[in-house]
Amino acid sequence: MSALFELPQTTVTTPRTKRGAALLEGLNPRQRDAVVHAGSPLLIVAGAGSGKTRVLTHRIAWLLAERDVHPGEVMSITFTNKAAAEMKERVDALVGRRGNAMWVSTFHSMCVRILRREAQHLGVRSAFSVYDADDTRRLIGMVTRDLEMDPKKYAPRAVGAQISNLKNELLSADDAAERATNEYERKVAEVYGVYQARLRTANAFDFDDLIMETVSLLERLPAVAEYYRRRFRHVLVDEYQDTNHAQYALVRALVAPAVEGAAPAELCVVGDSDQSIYAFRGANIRNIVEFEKDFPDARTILLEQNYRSTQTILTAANTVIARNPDRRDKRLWSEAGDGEKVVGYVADNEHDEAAFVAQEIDRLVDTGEFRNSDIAVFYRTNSQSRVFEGVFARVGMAYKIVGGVRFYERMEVRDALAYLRVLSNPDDTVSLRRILNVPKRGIGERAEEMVASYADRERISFASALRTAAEQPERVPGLVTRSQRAIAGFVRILDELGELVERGEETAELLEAVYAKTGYTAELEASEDPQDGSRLDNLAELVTVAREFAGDAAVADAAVAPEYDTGLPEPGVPDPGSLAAFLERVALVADADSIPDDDQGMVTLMTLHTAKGLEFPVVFLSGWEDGVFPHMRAMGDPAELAEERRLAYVGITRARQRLYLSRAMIRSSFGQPNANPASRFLAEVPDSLVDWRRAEPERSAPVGRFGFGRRGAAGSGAADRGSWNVPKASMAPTLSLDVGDRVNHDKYGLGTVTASDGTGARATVTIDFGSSGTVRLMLIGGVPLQKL
DNA sequence: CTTGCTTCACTTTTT
DNA sequence: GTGAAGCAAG
Repeated sequence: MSALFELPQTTVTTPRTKRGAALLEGLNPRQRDAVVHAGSPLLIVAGAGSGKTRVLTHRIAWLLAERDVHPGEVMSITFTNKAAAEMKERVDALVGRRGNAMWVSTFHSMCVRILRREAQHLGVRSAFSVYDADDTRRLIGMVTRDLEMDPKKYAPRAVGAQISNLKNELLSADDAAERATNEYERKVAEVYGVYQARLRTANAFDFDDLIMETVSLLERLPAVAEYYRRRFRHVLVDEYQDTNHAQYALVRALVAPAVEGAAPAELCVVGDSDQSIYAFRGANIRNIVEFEKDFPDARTILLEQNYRSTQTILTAANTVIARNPDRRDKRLWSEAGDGEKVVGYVADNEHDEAAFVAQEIDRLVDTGEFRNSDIAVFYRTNSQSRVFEGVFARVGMAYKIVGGVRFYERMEVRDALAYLRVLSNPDDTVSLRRILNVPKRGIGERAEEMVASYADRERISFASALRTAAEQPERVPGLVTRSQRAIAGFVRILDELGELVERGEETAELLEAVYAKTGYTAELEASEDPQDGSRLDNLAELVTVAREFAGDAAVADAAVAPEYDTGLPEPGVPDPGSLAAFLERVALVADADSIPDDDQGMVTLMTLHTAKGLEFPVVFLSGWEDGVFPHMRAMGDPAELAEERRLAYVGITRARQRLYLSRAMIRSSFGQPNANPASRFLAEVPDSLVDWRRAEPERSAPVGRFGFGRRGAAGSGAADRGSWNVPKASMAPTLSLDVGDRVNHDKYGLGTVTASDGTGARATVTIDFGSSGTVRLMLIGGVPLQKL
């Protein structure tokens, strides 16, 4: 089939240097074209696995080696820190430490950098906070409460999503008010206006502001824009299909001519419209589809040769994605040969599905062909990970979940970070009000309300109102003495911590001081709740993160090549290792950033979204059921259904050698078992490519206990939809424990069995987990417990 | 002001 | 099945 793809080679450039020649080696003709193309905007349509990162990094190296571009003139934009780090590392490998003068970063960190540099033009202090979805939700909640809006009708989350959409379209609150066609939209616009004002008083930006404000800055202040346009002569954007309107406008603003008539910067974007899976958060596929319209003299280069997967996997992917309407045809091909068939499996229920996956992984690893770390399990929604966790833990398989309840979203971690943020930016009202009474110190809702309304009346910040309440309580009406004392105590703690900041204490030290002075850890230590044990662990982990961050900063600092180190601090970049740098870092981390490169023998579990950009020798795609994948909420709308199909395409193309597709006939959601039909996407995979290890049973059979992953058991399952009031976890107890046994529990940690009673499905044991307390557990279902 | 109870909505996907 | 939120009682 490759004859179709032989195209005349266009630009032939002979490298001037040895280094340049080496950069082209091993690239196919199209990749070479993409590396050497000069003089006009370039769109690289890069199918999955077509070596786009390689092309991008080689292009950058080529610019430096062959076109005398200074690294400081290069800006390369990605969506995740992980992608940025990888890009940086690979460029460094090609060009050495010169790479340090380039801006290789995510959209968001790049904007933070510009905004900090230009803070004086924006009326904020450069130590501004960056609010994530949770902070945003809280602040909107405060606004809707103050505006006395019905919290049911105007749920902070929903209103926040609306405001986010408006910002992605670069619409202000006034624009929104003008366009509002109904009561709801008018109200949203009103909230938007107040919310925006509150953000600025808090010296804070939300995620969407970062982009929107940067665009507005570049549009409002020609002198500022000119600086960046003169400086960045090469702008490269990865995952261009995921850009939203604001990001698109930002790119356009960056590459516009510095002054009338000057040459614009050279733009190179890479993307694949078939991998656009973020429309739900504003990504606009038109940006890539209409690239040639936006940039009339643009050149487009298609990369269709895939270096990752077997032809079987690619054909499966091609056939599925071909069902999407209105797409430019693109067919991945590979020289890797057909490889193994795709394996299909129809499970009775989600437990059976997980058991099959576990058993299959075991088998693959046993043959010595694959290691755990070669294997990934993907699912549509985070909630589906639970059953895998349960089964994997029980069979003793090492796994690692990426995403889900993220470290930085845990309550205790957010509390600790809120303290740091208040110390760095005292106006940060959302953080301040978050920690006001955490840990409990007797500052209740009423006292908070009194201070807030006082601040409002006097037009001062919440922080100064709090101080007044502590020092001159008579000026704050409605404040009882007890509250005043509590507030005074809180203010004293903040002052003491502030002194440590003044002295330039390390972030890690600061965190420990926060734990100690606020009594946060003391409260957790005294607690009976076993969850609090893991909270303590997380707080300790945060200290470690801070310490490592400071260490990394010192290393990175030392690594700047002398000839590119101006010796001056780069404005907009907080001191490496400083509190501000740490806060910036943790504000902008993504799920994908925590993906282990090659974790010691662990199977990786994640959502399909998180999986984008990765590859694994073996991939299990689970939950192929209508309602799950495609997701229920996407099934009614053709555009959303097309996006789900792209998600399927992304999932399939992650696999190098082996691909598994599975579904469960019965899956419980919301605690209710549901019979789900096969995913419509499943029928779109050519049947000739699939080896059905277990298919749907022909006829219903009496419901019975279904053995744990017993092979060849097709037919004994429950298919009689409507009468399957099966006990949910139909698996026999897999663990028998005696008094004295040592165990490891995922949540509670190490423990000793102190008592056991009952047998079979009713067996329970009492386990002493030391500092995490004593817990009584049943040994059925998904107990994440291992016998040691 | 805190605690413990009940209810309820909840699941897309996330920088 | 779970976590947030809302309510009543101490």
